Amino acid sequence: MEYNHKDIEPRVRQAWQNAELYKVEIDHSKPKYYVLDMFPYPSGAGLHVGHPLGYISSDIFSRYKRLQGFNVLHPMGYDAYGLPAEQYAIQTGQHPEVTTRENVARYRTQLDNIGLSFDWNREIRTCDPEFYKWTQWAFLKMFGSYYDLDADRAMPVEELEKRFAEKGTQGLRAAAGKDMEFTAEEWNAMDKKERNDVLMNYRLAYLGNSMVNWCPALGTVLANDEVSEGVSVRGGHPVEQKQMWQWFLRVSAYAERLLQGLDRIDWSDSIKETQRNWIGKSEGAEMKFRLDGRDDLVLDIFTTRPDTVFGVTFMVLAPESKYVDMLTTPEQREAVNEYLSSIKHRTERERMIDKRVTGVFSGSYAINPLSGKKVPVWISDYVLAGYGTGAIMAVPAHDSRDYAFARHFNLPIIPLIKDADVSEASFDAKEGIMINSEGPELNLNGLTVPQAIASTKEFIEKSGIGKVKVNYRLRDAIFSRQRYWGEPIPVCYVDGIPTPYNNLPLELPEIDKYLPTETGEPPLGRAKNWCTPEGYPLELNTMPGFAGSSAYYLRYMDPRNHEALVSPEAIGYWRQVDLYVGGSEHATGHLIYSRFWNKFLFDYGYIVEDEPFRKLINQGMIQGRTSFVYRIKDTNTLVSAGLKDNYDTTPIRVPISMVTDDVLDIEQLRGWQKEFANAEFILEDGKYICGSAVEKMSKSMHNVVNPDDIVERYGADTLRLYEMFLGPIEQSKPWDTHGIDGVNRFIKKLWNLYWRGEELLVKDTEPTAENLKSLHKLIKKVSADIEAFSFNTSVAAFMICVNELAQQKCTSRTVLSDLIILLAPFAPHVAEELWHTALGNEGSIFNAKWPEFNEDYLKESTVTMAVSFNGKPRFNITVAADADNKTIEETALSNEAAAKWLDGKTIRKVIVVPGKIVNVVV
RNA sequence: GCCCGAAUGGUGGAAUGGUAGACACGAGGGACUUAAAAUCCCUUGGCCAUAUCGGCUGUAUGGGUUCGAGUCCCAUUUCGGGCACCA
Repeated sequence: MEYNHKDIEPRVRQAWQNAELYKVEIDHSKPKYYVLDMFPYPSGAGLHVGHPLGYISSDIFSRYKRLQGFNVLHPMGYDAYGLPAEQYAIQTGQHPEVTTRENVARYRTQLDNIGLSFDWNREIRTCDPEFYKWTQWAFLKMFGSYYDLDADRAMPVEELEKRFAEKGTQGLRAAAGKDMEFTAEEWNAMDKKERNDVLMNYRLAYLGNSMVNWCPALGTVLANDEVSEGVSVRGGHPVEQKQMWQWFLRVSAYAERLLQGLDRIDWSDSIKETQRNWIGKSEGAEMKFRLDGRDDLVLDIFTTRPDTVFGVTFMVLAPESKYVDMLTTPEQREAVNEYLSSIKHRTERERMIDKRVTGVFSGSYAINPLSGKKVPVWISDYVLAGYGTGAIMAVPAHDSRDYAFARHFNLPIIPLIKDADVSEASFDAKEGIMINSEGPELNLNGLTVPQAIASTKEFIEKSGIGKVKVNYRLRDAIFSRQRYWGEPIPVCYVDGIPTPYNNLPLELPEIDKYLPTETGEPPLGRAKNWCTPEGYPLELNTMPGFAGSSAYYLRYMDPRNHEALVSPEAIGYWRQVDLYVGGSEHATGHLIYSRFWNKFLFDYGYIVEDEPFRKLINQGMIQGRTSFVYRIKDTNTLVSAGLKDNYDTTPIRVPISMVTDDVLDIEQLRGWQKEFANAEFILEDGKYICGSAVEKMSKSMHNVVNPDDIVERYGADTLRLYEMFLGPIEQSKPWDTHGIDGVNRFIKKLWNLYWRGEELLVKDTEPTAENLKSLHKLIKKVSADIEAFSFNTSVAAFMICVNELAQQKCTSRTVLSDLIILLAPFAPHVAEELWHTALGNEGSIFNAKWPEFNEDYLKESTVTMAVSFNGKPRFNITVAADADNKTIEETALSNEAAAKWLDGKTIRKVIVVPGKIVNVVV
């Protein structure tokens, strides 16, 4: 029998399917293990060779855990809501569900072709009402909750209402949009509408009117993680800031817990760091500045450098600050208005690119609470309204932004740190000895910066000037999208008051066109009878993409449950995801939202773990190798890469399928696009050589390699092994089909250990010591490598072992049986085939047991060690494997070469690593 | 600007502080063959060499710790990623 993947692979997969091999149920007799891939958005382009990288590695891990006796949950599904299907619907009128269904079918075929061990009985789709019922359910739970900072958890809003009725806001510490103070009497006197407004300030899912990222091209608002450098992450359309009523999730309430939780999970440092940056905790103080001649007002500011108060030479308000209007004096009114309108036209993007210093004096003065000095209050857009209090104290000597502002407007600069040179730039470092910092009640001179920070904090708390305060950069997530293809938000409006719609699922209605209404309302405004049975209008916005992916990992545990998101039994057994594999691009989106969502459900005891994903592996991207042809400008002549420098050329990307080893298939190119049909070619050595570059793999770059083609030519096992062999999982690397032959050759060599033509080579012979050594080296290496997610080195270890066993002409059934079990997670089809045909076993190889490692087979009685000296010849000495410092000395001297070299010298020190290397100091 | 991470042959990449370059690709040479494909064997960091013994050098750069450093420490350069008028 020859190795023939086309015969083996479909047959083996069919057998798995018939046996329902990957179906998994709760089984208390076995330990559980939950391996999850980030589920894909089924795009029209299908999978390219980069996508399966993560799927293959998680599949290897799942199969390995299974062989080790774990009950492995390894599910898959589809993140089915998304913009491309909707854009396609707008263009063609085809319902996004139809497109989605087609794409899902294509994905399924492609995934199956790779031989992944998913339990498809548990498949979920976010657009399925049975699934999004629970997305909506969680949203309503959040709507009905507030965050109690004393209990440090989410609590029902009813508790809050009770509390307000009894004692108002007194003693309440809760996450809120703005600080509120009222008494029980005031609360009880409020009408329904007023109470609703108050509660909105506390709800974890709330309707808020604030600055949002509005993308006119997409016709919707976007969350912060969906915007990068002023343009949308999807499509790259400009995004502007707009004041709008939108649904939000109060993610900020969980900022501290999201930060603390990072210390308890096994994620890469880089992704934890990214999340820490995104959460952006800063510890400082809030301080009150009185205003000159105005007893009715104080200015609240936030600073992380309370030690620098004596260096404050001016104050700055954000243009959107509520103080702007109050502090503008009549004389300055005109100048301020002019300034405000001038910056209104600058978009966030423009402000980011062009960081010129602008600002205007308000006319008012504030009083420095520590020095008693009078300082002017300015207005400038370098201060952000949304962070801290929207007002700052400016210390130009020790803050670069304040420094630039002071220089530009010629404001004084007072250095506060000894020997700090502030003639050219500010001194921002938090180090040095304080000077110029003496006031009537507090003297910081002579202290170090950290000491000064601590003393100032203590002083302002004691004197009531301010209080210690922690700020987070993490913003609440905008939760509504003016789009059709998403989960309806289950809220209706009763007399204008947002009210839960509890009859879930609230199904997405049919509409005639997938566009906003003529009056500019979201597409759901086109739905007929979009209201409750009582006639109350339903919300027109839908949920964002991250809604469905925030808790999907819980649903896999119990996907067909109609009564609950997940049953107590299922959550009690599966608990959390043990291993999560996916791209690092979700660091500030999905991976934050999921953690938030999970913590929220945890607060109510619906689930049992505070963190959703115990271990996270971020697979790198596989880039494409793009090929270029070079057209001489203004002609239809293409010049080969080696000669292009002689001409003025434009590079053009051509499909990678027309290029072999950088040589272009000219006839294919002629047939590709009309413009090339009659092109002239300038060749070198009779060939057209293409240029190349490494770029993201995508359709538009014409560099996509389809896994189906690789499977067709080499088989799924070769594809799997090769993708793993390319390099470390977490690293990005370019795809290069060249090396794949090596892996394919390995499988054939492996096959030839079992079969020579029709002759079966496996015999019931006793394994030799050599055989066992080769095998157990492999067991040790592969087991350790899989645990460390180091698959490229395990594939190398297989290659070495198979070469050794081939050389040894190993025929031992026990060795060859263990070998194929070890390989099974990596190359499941060929392993399963040999398990049956060559080894004659019944039942799947995946019901076998992972071979146990035995150290004894690797032990040596003697070991040869290299002795080397600076510049002197090396020689080998052979000693007992367990030699220590004492025995080695004698051995060395009894060794002829060593004795010769050591002639006349004495050994001062001998360093031995048992079984390894020795170094002798003379 | 701040915070992470990385830098090893022609290429992808191996190396618990212990013989750097595993394994694979590519390249060169050879065997088999009428020929080709396939397969197999040898060589393959650089320099020197009496080219079969062997020597020197070498992991971005400069220092340091150590008997011993690709690995640990300090500084520098370059690249990748994150955050960014966040006070």
